[in-house]
Amino acid sequence: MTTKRPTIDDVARLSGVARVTVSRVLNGGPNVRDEVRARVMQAVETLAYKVNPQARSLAGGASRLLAFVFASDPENEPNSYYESALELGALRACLALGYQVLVQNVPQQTPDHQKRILDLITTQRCEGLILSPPYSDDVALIEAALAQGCKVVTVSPGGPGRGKADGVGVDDEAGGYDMTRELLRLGHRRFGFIAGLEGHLSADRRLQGFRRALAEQGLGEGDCVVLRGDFTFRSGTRLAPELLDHPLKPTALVCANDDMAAGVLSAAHARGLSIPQDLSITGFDDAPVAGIVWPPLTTVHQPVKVLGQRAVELLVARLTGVNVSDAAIFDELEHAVVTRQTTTAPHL
Amino acid sequence: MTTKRPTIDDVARLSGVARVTVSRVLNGGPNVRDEVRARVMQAVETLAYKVNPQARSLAGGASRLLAFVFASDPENEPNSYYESALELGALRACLALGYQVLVQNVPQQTPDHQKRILDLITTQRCEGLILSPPYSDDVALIEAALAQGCKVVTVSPGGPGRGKADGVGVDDEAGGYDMTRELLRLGHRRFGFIAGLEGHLSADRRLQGFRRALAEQGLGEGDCVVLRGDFTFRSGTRLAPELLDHPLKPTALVCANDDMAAGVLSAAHARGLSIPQDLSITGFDDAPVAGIVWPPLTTVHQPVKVLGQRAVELLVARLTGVNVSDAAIFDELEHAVVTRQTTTAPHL
DNA sequence: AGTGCAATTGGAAGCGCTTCCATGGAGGCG
DNA sequence: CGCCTCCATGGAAGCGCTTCCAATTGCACT
Repeated sequence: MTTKRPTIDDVARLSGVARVTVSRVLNGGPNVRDEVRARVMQAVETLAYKVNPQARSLAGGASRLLAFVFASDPENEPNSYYESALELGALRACLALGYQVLVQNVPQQTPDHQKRILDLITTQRCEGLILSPPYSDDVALIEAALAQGCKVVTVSPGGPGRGKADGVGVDDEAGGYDMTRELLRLGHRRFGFIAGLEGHLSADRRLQGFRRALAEQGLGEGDCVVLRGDFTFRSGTRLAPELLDHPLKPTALVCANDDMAAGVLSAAHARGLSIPQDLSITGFDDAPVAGIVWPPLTTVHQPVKVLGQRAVELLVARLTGVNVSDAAIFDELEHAVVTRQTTTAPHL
Repeated sequence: MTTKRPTIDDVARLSGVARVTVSRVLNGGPNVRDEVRARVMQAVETLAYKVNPQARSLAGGASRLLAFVFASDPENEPNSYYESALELGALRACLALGYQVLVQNVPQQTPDHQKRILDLITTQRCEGLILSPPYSDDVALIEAALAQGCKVVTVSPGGPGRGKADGVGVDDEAGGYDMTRELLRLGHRRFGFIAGLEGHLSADRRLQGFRRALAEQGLGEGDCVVLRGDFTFRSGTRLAPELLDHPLKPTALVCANDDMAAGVLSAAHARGLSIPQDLSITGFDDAPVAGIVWPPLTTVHQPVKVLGQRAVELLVARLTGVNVSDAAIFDELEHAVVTRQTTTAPHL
């Protein structure tokens, strides 16, 4: 049996003040005597009173609801670490800040994906929107949301997305560069690169970093073969043969994320190659899979959970007016090359 | 600039009816003429009106909010397929049914975890609670939630949880049995088993099935060595040596989930074993990792996403009074042994 | 003593929706 | 033809909270 829950009026009655005063205390408002504040808190305590968030939203005109949109097709990759970790980070920050987040998966193939996302905002009354790649570079979407009065934060915007809205991410270009530098240092001169999906601009920046590192050594298009995957393990296994059989005979395969690198690794095993003796392989993200495959994968670490957390923090800062600067701010977090056991000097 | 959103009164005015009538149309209420219904829907359309869920909750006394509680420590395993997939399934069902779900991670180590979960319900006004293992067997928690008037559905309850509340799951005992039968058929007679965490009763049922299959062949405690892990990849690698160096010399290692099996596989590689020639390994769940490791893992498939989805459906059925039977119902879904490449006949 | 202002409190009016109850007309039946 | 019931609709009263504005008090300053 649910016994009726105490309301703000119960608290007001018990503490002998008016309802507004309780409201003020609850919301940390100014101009309340300490003695009164304590009395109210006491009443809240004894009644085990909790504000009704629905009523608060209705009256206050603020839903305290955020939406986090992902693009992956959940049918294929329910386990993508990248997205789970972003979500987890966001969830935590929300808990701490008293917000709620609606997680939505809108595959980019969906014909009306932009409408779907905007509808989500209106239907659920979301005040803020967090966009993960590739939506983080969908300028039209960002502007449409902004036009509705919904604040926006992008995660790993690749270029166009920046400046339109606040964002978080790592320096993907530098990550690709650093990883490639390491391979060059080991002596590799012929490379394969598995890029991510078209339109994922931040992932493409990893490729740009890769090319920059090559160029610094006087290497160019003729010294590498670049293919495009879709970030899944399966696309790694699918693309591996083409890379391995290429006349260039690459000695190192650089992948735009860990899942594809794991796929390449698996394909390499399948054709009897010894890793890393016969082939060096690198990933990006430092997802758990990097430690699970054999041998453990050399990769570029990025703090994905923190990315999700910071995204929420930036959004809430905008919503609460803590951050009122006109300029979009971009919060760039640290990345780091993590050397494990899929990289070594090429044998001659 | 956010232009003021249309309210139910705007719709009422435009369609020339009273507010209540619009409400009735929106909620599929009876006793509305088709002509009026059409007129209202037309107005809804032209105004692009969406109900305000906060107001609806406040007035209707129903929040349409569910809570999905997980126990894993997110610090370690942000990627656990099992939980991500449950969540995804739940999210989808909610979208379809017009509910919202709050996903919460409450590590079991948390001293006051029961209070935390119950607080979540009261604070957020959740009407329904979905409990994943091991909370699905926490009878005290289930009863406390029920006592608050919150409906409960358990995912993979192991025993005590059943009957207290509705539940979904597969027949874990049969899954363990089937997998073991397959190994026995291949000729294995000496086994290792890596069980899951204490208190995860549904995972323990896999062990019981394993034992039953052994017993059927006249094998017993002397023919197997059983260790307990914590479902993580790392615990698989940690426990593997003890199993492999055991005087019994097991030829097959059965694991209570895929991550631990992947860990065992990795440890086996590390000591130079050929899989499956030198050792057969099996998992449970059929998570993506089962297809990612090399060689791909033989395991027991369970439809995790569907589990999450069914859980929400059961919960909503209770909440909306579709299901009013006193008896708790348990929805048992199909499992299946998936033979990949980590199992073969033992060599002599 | 008079004026002004800040601090503290409360009254009242909704936020947008649903629920309860009343109303009026259409049909059923003896 | 009167009485009862059923259907379709509307009026009014809140759900529990916040926001706006008014009221009261105390106190510094002239």
